[in-house]
Amino acid sequence: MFNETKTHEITVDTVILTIKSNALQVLLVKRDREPFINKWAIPGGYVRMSEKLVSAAMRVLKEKTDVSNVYLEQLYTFGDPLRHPDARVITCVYFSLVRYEDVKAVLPDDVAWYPVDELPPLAFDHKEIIDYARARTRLSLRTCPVAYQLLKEKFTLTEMQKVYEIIMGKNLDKRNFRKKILGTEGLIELDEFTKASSKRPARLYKFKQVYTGDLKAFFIANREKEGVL
Amino acid sequence: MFNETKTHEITVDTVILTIKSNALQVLLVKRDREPFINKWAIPGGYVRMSEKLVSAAMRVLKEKTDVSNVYLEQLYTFGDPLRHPDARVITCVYFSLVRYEDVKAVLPDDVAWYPVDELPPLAFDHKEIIDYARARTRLSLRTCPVAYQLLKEKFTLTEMQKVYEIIMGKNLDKRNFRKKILGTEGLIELDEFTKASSKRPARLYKFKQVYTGDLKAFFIANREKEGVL
DNA sequence: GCAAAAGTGTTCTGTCTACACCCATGT
DNA sequence: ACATGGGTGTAGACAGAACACTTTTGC
Repeated sequence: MFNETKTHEITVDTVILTIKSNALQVLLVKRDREPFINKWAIPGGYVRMSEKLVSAAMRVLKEKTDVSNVYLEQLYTFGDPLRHPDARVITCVYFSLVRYEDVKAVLPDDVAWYPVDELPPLAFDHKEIIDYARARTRLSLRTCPVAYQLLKEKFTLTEMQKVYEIIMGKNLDKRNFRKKILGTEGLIELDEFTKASSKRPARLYKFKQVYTGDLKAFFIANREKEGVL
Repeated sequence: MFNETKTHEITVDTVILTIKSNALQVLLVKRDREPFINKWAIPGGYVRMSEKLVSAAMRVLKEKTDVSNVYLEQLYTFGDPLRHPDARVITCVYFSLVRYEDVKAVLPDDVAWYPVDELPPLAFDHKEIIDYARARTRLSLRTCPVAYQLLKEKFTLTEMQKVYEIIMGKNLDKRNFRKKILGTEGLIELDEFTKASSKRPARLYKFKQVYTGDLKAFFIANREKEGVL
């Protein structure tokens, strides 16, 4: 991988974010070859000839980390001629939010979660890419409850608020949060409660649709209907 | 161009939009070779080895249409294996809004503006790409007065409103529009007026900053400061 | 004086913000 | 009965939507 060539090479990379230990964390793999051997990097690899970009991203992610069934969204294409020291590698980056529980608990030694605020030294321009993904995530949250990608099927409003707070990096008012979220289309109030752990049980909720990209598309479409002015 | 090859090829394409004759129009070039010979296409071409993607887009645009000095923004990367009939061509698309007056009035025979609602048959997936650019333009207008890219240095509020109406595809209320726009940071009221043409002269305005991508970045940054909830 | 576009304000409604107390449970 | 997190409402500020008439000019 990444040898000198006389043509452009095209790769896909993936930024996989989750919430773990009350922090936004990103999935990294340790590189086993030059350049940047032993540095951490976001999972990525080459695109095959008859493969869609997003399929390549899925495949690469599965190969490297055994993570599958995630909804990947195109983030940006990074193509600076100097981003790779030895070759001209243009990378199309996809990103996703995943439930921590959906990823195999035991990861290979060369795969690990890192809090986005405590990243190890990264290969290439991967730091910049992760920052870009964070900004995009905050932006998405504004127009659509992408938190659904991070929550279990059934969740409490407090859990959901926590997700928002972690992504936005600030605390939110409980009453305002609940008012706003309950006013949102797509949330179903269940008649189930958490089994209390020495305190009042909390009501559980779930999202109307399955947790795929479709829900996001749905909210974006709804937003589209509103106009400017 | 576009022969069979055994590797991926990477191109850049550009969607250049303007307002002309009260319609949103897109700059197209007629293809002079297969595939899709004689069909219209958005300007595009190959990326050189040591060229940034955005520089390649600028260069290609200048070569094909003699349009230069535009602010290009990355739109999306299209990489479906079937989008090109003969080869695997992945294209990174940039887009821009330009003032019609800034483009040479006389274009070569194989370059022309077409209203986005009356497109001729297009090569490849270029119809889809243009539709995507339109959606993005509407979205941008919501958060930042991108109209500045389409207006002359000095303009009347009615002209500006017209631009909004054309992009949004619907009529706006004059009083509400003015209230909102005048409340926006960045607009300067001048002491100049249009020379009347048998009606009341209109006051001219201009934008505070130069008309580059910087203004857009400025507005996006401002938006960023506000939170969700 | 009339045609044509410029310009201007108010009311209503819904949404965002700030803010403090009672409730249900396990121990 | 108390500690813990769950749950609730209101008032003020602000932004968007609807809506009609007066002003300035050239002819």
